[in-house]
Amino acid sequence: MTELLWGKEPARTRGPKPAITLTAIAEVGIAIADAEGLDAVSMQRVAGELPVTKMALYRYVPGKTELVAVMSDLAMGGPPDRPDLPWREALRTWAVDLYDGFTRHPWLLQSTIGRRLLGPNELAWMERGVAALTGTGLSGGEQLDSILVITSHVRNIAQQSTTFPGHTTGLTEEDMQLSLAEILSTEADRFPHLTTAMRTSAGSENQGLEFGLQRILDGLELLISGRTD
Amino acid sequence: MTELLWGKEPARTRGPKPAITLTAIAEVGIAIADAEGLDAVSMQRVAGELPVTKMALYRYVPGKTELVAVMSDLAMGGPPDRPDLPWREALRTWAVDLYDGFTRHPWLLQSTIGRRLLGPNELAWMERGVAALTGTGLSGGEQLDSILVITSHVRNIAQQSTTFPGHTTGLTEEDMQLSLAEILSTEADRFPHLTTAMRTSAGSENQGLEFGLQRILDGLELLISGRTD
DNA sequence: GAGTAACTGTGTCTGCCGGACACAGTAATG
DNA sequence: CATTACTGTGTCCGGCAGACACAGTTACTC
Repeated sequence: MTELLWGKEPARTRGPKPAITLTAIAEVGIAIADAEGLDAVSMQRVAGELPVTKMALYRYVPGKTELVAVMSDLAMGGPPDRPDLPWREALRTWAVDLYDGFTRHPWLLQSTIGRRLLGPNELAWMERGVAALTGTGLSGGEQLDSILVITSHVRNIAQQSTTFPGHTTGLTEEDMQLSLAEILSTEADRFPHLTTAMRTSAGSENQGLEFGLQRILDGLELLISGRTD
Repeated sequence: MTELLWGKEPARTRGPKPAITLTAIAEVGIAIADAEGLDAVSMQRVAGELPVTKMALYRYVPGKTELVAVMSDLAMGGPPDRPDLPWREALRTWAVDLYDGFTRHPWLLQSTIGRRLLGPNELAWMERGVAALTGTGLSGGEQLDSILVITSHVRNIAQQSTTFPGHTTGLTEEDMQLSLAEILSTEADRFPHLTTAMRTSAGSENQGLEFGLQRILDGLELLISGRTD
């Protein structure tokens, strides 16, 4: 598995040439996931778009889990190169880059949760994240925790702002808002603070990413400036 | 669907008495999910632990999606009562309570993502969250964004710290750490900052919740104190 | 060159899953 | 008593991941 993700080929010897490649498989999977959601990716479906049957895929990949892992690391790609910046700006652009990645492939939000083996690209993202924080006086653990907080935030915003192809219950953002509004109107007394908060926030939306990001960066700045004193 | 979650019964008239109840179904589902993970919850399995066949469940619930929604809101429960506290302490205990909820039913992390209809308990949690922030001078939108950031953080920490029954690839935390350590040892030059960060963070773990929480609260405090001036 | 070993792709089969649908039984209403 | 509305059941479908035996292909070894 680690070998799959890190691209160690087992050095072919005899036997027929493979008809396809792992990367080709992963790319097909990515295309399907992009277009129709992660749930549309089945071994059948992937094989159907390759000159090969379903079972042949198992020659390249131990199981679906591993396929999705390979797809994920490939789709994620590495973090884009950015000029050196002070830690705060560096971390902010890092977060925005990450957000862009998730909006490009929304299914990554599903496929990269929980305990899993990390691929080279995912590690490269982490590398750039902690790199931004070296020299701030934060300990290694604090650096890791910091980028973790930011990652959580970015993921969550991406989740709620991007519209998923397939998979979801077919609810539009409108449906949700509508149902929520209806509930809050009939049960306003049970949720007074929520009701007024919702009402006064009606128009302004979509700056959730920046809001949370600035709060977190502010918090980090406080810690860092206290640390370097 | 909204009716299901909000417990509006359709006022029975004729026909046989139902053999079971929606809540009973949900409770069975919760028990299974707690013990073996959300993926172990199938209509078959749930019906198997009730005096009823699989198809009978569809008399109580339109489909599996809705069953999981009902299970989720029920398992989540309402937020515990807490004494009134200044906003920062109130928000912190709110976050910790939320964290406890997620560790009690880890599968909630899976079942409560993305666009979905909100149940009474989920709204009650939000209510308590924004309630903590009223009177801080934050706008409604800011209040909502604030509790969203905290929720993301809590969820993410819960995700990585709790061990899931079933479902996941069967990786233990050790497996991950081990594989990571191995990779970083062979490819240390590709991830220099990450490597040193990992090395220096070796022993100390598990305060990820508090770390991020304090940073976020610090950030909010900065905003709030600037706002009330 | 012949034989063999290692490899690739295929077809078939099993056991799950969610759900559609027709049907029989049951309880309240007229 | 007949009708009507409801509940639970059995059967069936398509789709899924994957196990496994098998046939074809290629390179190495004698």
